[in-house]
Amino acid sequence: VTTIKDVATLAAVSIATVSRVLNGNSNVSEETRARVLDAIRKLNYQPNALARNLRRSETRTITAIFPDLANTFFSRIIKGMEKVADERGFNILIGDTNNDPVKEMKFINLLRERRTDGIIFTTARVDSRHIIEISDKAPVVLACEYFPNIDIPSVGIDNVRAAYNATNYLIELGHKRIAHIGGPVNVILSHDRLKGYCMALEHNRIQVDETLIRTGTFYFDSGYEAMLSLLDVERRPTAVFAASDEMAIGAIKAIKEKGLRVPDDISVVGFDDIALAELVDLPLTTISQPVYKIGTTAMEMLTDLVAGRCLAHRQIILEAKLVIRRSTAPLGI
Amino acid sequence: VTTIKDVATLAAVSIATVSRVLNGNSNVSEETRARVLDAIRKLNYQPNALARNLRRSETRTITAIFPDLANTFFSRIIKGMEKVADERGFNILIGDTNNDPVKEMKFINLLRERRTDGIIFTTARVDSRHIIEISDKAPVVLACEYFPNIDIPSVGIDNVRAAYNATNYLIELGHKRIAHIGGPVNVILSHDRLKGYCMALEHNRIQVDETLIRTGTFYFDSGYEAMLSLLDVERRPTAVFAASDEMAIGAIKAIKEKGLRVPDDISVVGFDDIALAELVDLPLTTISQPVYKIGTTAMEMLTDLVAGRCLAHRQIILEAKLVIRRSTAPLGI
DNA sequence: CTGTTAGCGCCTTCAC
DNA sequence: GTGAAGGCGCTAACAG
Repeated sequence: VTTIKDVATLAAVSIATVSRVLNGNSNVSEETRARVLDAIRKLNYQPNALARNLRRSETRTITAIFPDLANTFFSRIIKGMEKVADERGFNILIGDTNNDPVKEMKFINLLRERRTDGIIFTTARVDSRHIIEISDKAPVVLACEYFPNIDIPSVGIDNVRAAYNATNYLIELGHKRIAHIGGPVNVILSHDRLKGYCMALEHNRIQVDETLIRTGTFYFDSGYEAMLSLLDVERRPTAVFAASDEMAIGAIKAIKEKGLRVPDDISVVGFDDIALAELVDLPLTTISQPVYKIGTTAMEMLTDLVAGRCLAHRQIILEAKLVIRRSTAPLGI
Repeated sequence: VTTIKDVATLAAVSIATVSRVLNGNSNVSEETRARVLDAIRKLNYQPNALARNLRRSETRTITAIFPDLANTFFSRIIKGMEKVADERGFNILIGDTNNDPVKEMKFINLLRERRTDGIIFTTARVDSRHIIEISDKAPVVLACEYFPNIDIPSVGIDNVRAAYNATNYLIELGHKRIAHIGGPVNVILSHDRLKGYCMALEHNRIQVDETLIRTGTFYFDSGYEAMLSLLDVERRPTAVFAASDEMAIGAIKAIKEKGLRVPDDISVVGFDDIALAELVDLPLTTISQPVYKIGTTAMEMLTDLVAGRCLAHRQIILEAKLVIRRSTAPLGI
């Protein structure tokens, strides 16, 4: 393999000069620069990133950690990250924790090994102490997640407000018995969405009914199961707000199986606006998250941090919007 | 930051000895080993991967290149890769080319920069010369794709056979006018699936009818469009075999919109068995690819290659199977 | 404008 | 069993 030395020899200059033209640095005469460039081309030389990284003590690599890549919601965020990473000369290391906090720890260690310049967590389920701790010492950004009252840079939406809007929309349609299928209890987003749901109810003088609240996993099956149990309630709900699209779709399946119709008998609202939400037989009314933008923003923040720049805004809230499709209808039409 | 030197000092040994215990190497007396281990713990020392990589001239990083991560088919392969990579001490660098051959080239360059130890392509659309060329000089594995008559290690299914089985199943159901919505022409898989389709027809003495063949992109919309045009054919088909589940689902939507029923009027078979295939209102009959296994196998092959081992089998064909759900029915029931 | 030099942190012969 | 020393390929002072 050819090294900087070979180039230097062929161009009859010192390796320092070669390094200079390589890095577009300082002053090199046009003439020598041309000679070096020529040698580089002739030798088909490519700098060794291993050596450069050691010397500069950087990796130009960002790690993005996801709870589950099979979830299309997350895979769409990657696109945004990729774009910015590409523009700024970074590569993306992917970590899929399979919802396992222990695996999360493994990825944090990449930082200590200096295998990565920074981490974006789209999952903050790990014992938060570890993330908080590491965020003092290394560039860390939270995407879609955050820790209340703790100043770790983050980007996401206002989940309370989005859930409020979704629930409020159902109320506007005339619904009063509105159920909620929430996410896992150890996830902050779940709390926020539940909170928004309750707030909307209360603001409209509707009593929050605990028997209409279920907890799921964000996955399809859990929405299906939760809905089944919700249909067994004495006075069944006329509307359901699910904390994820997958759960909403599972709920619809359960409703149909029981011989009821959506939205005629029961309205359903999801959350996330995954691609599937639109493709499904009954297009889903849902909260659309600006996933691509979350991805680009998170990567921008993190690479800024890596470059030692200060963040203008450490907590960025992006707009989510309610997308009305066909799974919701006015009460009793 | 603490380095090997600090450990050596604290343990009162040379850095060479520390390095030896770090690598479980050769002979170190039990006593000194204990002392070194103790120092490592006390200092919370973690070897610097940057330095180690340069010295060993390896990155312990594998790059996996996908045409589109938003496609759940691919995101499920990653899971398998992750597992093996984790077991064998590798990390995964992700590349999403967005179906852009130019971006593929960019990732190939990671090899020359020594930023990665090897590449798994799940997309071989790039001007194949480049992949063939690089495969001589560096560890490369093709997953789901391959180049006919060229000896690049690969793992996938027998697409001709799978398509044959899918089509043959429709024939067994009594269908004779069977349409095919194929993938992009520049993808080898598309040819194979078309070939299997034609073979099944011919073996059953059914004339291949060019007016029943369409080309899509593997994506939902293209299946929808193709089906629309297929429904305009004079004697419309009674069954459709689509080269991807997304296209099959798009086709079903088109069929329903035209007031026809699936499977009563038209049977539909997909390909891939993505998660959605089962969740959709009308669960899809499809060819199930062993995605997880493809992921683990590809990563096993590649890491073997990186370790300098020879591959027992350079072309691995895994079994795909026809999964019969509810989008297909006997003709004229 | 260009060259010399000193490492980055680690692994690995080669002596002892 | 252990230490000394060289060097992986590159960058960044520091001279000139």
